[in-house]
Amino acid sequence: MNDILKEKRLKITKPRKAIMRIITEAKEPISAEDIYMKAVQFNIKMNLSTIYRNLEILEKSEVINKLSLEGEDKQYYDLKKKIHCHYLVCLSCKKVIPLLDCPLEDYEKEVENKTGFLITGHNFEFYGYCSDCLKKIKRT
Amino acid sequence: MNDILKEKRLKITKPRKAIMRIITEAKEPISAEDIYMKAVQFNIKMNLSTIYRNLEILEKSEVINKLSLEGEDKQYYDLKKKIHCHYLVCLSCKKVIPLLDCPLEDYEKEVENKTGFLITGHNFEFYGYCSDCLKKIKRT
DNA sequence: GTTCCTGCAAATAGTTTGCACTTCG
DNA sequence: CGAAGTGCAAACTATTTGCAGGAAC
Repeated sequence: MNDILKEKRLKITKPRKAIMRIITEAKEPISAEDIYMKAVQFNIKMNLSTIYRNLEILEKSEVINKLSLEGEDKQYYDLKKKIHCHYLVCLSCKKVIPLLDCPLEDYEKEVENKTGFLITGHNFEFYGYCSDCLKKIKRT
Repeated sequence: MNDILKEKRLKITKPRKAIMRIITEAKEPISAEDIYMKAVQFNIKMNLSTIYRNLEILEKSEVINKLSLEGEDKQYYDLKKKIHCHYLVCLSCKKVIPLLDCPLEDYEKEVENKTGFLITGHNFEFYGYCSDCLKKIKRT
């Protein structure tokens, strides 16, 4: 973890280390607020502006991704992984389930060729209702 | 236009008609603020809260879509069209170019079968740099 | 004449910024 | 020591809400 920060020439500070750890350990994309609350659980109290500033730095350093999830006004963040994947978002319980593959790679090249646009990335997720919530809905 | 509102049993008011017209005529997804400013151009001055309330109603009535575009904190809206499509978003000039097809339909069914998730929709766009901006960048 | 809709003002959520102080390397 | 990072308070942007008056049907 510290290695990543060193590599990017970022100072290793307590808040920054905590933010890195929390994002790394998160199983799903999380918000600035989520990070704040997780940090409090670890008895680390840092200012929200510190979190936002670090998220911006980490995004610019290409350590994390900033995501806009459907139906949410706030921004979410996750570790930029070696494994590129997408998510299923449950509109009811807000659970986020990762999918293992990405169906867009060939299509991306095709679109680049057709349009002359340089595609640097994509944003994609499915939304709907997870099987647990479907069961609950049927019951009522 | 009024037909859609009647069909959804929504009262036909001046602000609502203007909002419908502006979204219908827009070539790309637009924000609440965009609607406000377009309305001023038509000499119709309405309150932003009226716009937000109507956008919410129109979304719930399935007349329009609410979109989270990459790199934007605010929400965008477009008409729910017969023709489902996606967009190329230019990170430099913010231009939004529609693509004509959607590569996700088969994949969606596959994921539903595999996961038991009920997928009600998806969110997808490519981002990068349009050919005009690429030219400008190369020059400098 | 109700019901739905609107404007206005105030509140809220998420995020950003200026500044003085602190910490890392 | 100097650059980079932090906390705090205040500002800012996007959006929501309560309420009282007004328009549509």
